[in-house]
Amino acid sequence: MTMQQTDGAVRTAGRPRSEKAEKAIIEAALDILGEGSGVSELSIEAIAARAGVGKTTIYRRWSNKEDLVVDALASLKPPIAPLKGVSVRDDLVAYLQVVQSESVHVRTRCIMNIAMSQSDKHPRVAERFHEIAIKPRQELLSAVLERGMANGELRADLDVPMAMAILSGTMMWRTKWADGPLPADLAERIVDEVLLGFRPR
Amino acid sequence: MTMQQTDGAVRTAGRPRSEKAEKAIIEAALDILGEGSGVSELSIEAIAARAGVGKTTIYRRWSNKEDLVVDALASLKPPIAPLKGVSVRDDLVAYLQVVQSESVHVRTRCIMNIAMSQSDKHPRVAERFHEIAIKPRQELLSAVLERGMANGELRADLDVPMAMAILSGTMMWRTKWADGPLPADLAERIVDEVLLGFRPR
Amino acid sequence: MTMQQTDGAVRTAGRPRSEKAEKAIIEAALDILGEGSGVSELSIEAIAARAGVGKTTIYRRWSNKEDLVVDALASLKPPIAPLKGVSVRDDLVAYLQVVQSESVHVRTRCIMNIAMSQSDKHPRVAERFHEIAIKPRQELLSAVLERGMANGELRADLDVPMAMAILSGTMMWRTKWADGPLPADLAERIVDEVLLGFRPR
Amino acid sequence: MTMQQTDGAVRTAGRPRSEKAEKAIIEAALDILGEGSGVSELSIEAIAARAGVGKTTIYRRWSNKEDLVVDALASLKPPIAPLKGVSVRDDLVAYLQVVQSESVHVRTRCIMNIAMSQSDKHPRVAERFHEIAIKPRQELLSAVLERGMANGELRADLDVPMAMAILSGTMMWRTKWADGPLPADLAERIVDEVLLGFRPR
DNA sequence: ACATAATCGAGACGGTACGTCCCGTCTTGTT
DNA sequence: AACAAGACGGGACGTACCGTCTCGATTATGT
Repeated sequence: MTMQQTDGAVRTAGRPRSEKAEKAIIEAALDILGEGSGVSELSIEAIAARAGVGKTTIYRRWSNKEDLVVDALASLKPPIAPLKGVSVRDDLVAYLQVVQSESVHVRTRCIMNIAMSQSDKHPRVAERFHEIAIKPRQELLSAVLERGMANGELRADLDVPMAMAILSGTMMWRTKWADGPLPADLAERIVDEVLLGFRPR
Repeated sequence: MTMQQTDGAVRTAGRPRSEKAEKAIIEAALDILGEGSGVSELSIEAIAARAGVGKTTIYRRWSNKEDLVVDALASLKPPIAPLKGVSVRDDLVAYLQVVQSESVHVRTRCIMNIAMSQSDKHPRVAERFHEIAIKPRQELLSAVLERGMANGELRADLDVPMAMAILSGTMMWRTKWADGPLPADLAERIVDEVLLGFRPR
Repeated sequence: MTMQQTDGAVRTAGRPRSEKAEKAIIEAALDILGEGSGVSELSIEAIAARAGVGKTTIYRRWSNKEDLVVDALASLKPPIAPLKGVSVRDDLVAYLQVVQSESVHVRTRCIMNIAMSQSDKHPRVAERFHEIAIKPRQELLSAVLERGMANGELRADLDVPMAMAILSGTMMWRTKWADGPLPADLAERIVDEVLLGFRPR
Repeated sequence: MTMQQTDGAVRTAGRPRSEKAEKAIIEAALDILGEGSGVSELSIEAIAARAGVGKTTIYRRWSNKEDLVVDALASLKPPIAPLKGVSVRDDLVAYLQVVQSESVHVRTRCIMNIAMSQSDKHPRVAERFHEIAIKPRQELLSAVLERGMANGELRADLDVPMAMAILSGTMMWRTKWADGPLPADLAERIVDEVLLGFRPR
């Protein structure tokens, strides 16, 4: 946890911190990030203004932007992909479709950008992002792949981390560096192409 | 072209602009970017100081940071991967090894970060980056794949853009989101895994 | 008043402006003016540096140099000539001696220069200067002259404004355009010469 | 002389300097000074632009602003007061009237301001000004006073420098620090008042 | 009920960088 | 060689935010 006050402790005297202000701050930060700013563009002054809050109220809680961004990201309920279907192929298609559709939403894209670009400069932010946005998805994906290996839909000797990188990386590459408009059935085509190498021979 | 003065033709009156200053500016900008700054951290004042140049001399040429960064990126001779070997598999491995090794160099990483993260806010920068850093490599890769399709090493019906996305995306994903240390033979393993699906059946 | 914030009344929200900073700014401005600069040479940046203050702190109070100079001049307590002696002649001599001795001090000379030279370009500065530096002295002088007219030391029909101009103008002219070194008893000589025309016949 | 090229010398090779340019520069400088600028506000760039001349052409002739201003002032034909009348009183009145009427012209006022205010910072300018603008007038005035002393209109023991300071200083003071509108017969009134002390008893 | 005390919004503080303007110097090609 | 044009390194301008620091006002707890 990055907050500075221990939560579960003795109720100290004085006016308690306003939860409302806190939420407004987080929300304002996400709003601004969602408008395309990087961590550096994200200005405390702008957050304070948008949240209708004094700058002190922010600095009292987070000593730097990183910590605030970390908490803001954490508050983003990872709207994990829904439950799975029947065949591995269909699950993979569904998964990639979710990933693709998310990449349309501004907020998601910006979070993604932050995670990718600020990993050197703000490693804690990147780490936190990985934890909340990458890991759960990877676990989901990994479960699907292992189910396939178990039931014979996929090769038993499949290199799972590699397979996940192939699927996720391909989708990211296509959506990032697309030359033209993306095909409507992009997810299906990726899965079908990739599965050619994943299926038992 | 982003420079403000037309290059060809008329030899305008007055002292001509100094090429030396121009190079110093570009070099200083790349230096600073290479130290880990994003486009936003990149300060004109710092560039001017490092280049030993007045701010005017910068603003005379580029009216904003974006344009300067675009030209700076363009000046980075993409040290395109060297010539190819004999088999498609070895060429792909060699190509991915170059990509992987580049990702270690700070300057390249930063350029990469800029390209990826600033694509929303600074679309022209991203576009220029694509042109100088992505496209030539993709053409190289595409040539290798088509050679393979022609000589029977690869399936004749291979979806080339998809295949390129698989190779490049996988490498990027692995180097970006590596859980642990990267295997020494990463490039080989990616190629071998992927080729299983690319070879004729 | 030239300050931008209303002084009286309402105790606005937020941290109040620092009187210390204000004094430091005024003092720094006077220092620099005293070193021989005109209003134009007076740089806000230099004032800020010397006062140990941010430029904002200056601009928050005065929107331009003129206003600042006006307030700086106003802060110069005109160390009005001390009380008067017995005879009109001695009072006039004492008065002119003070004027002459002041003209040696750098600060006074510079203030004087500003007042005289900038009257066209910076009329408000000149006006303010007149109010704080000229008027009180003129009132003092006028009182002495009227005392003399009342008690018979001076002609009863003396043109007082004219008499004041004669005394002050002569002193200024002599100190400004002196051909050689000023006589030690300059004030006495002026008074004695001038009084020849001022005394009753 | 402040010009950098010896005038009476050998005709050196190359294109001769343009007299037209020179006149245009002087004229432009006087124009700008006449608009109310001090020596410091007077910018070479502005002069060059107004004169339709390259900055080099100015710097080739004068190495600094002072020198240029000196020559510009020198070019002002001191339109010395016209010949004298019959009585000393009438001559003095006529003289002061000229002085007063000149003080209305912008150019004269500005020259005056420069001379008065820049004497500390630009002593050569002040000296030159004294030579061309003060001295000839003072000599005129001094001649009138001495004529009066010779023919009995004035006291034989009159302190001439003091008398001149009284006349000139009074006029300057009145025109500079006038409280209200100047009386139409200002010159006459000054002379009449002052002469009360100058005449033989 | 009332002092104590941590919080709140507001906004001033010393700074840094911005992009503009002009300085006085220095190159150009032309006259 | 002198000319106009204009680029050069530099310095100050006034603005916008930075992150820190007071302010008076508010809101809870612990007598």
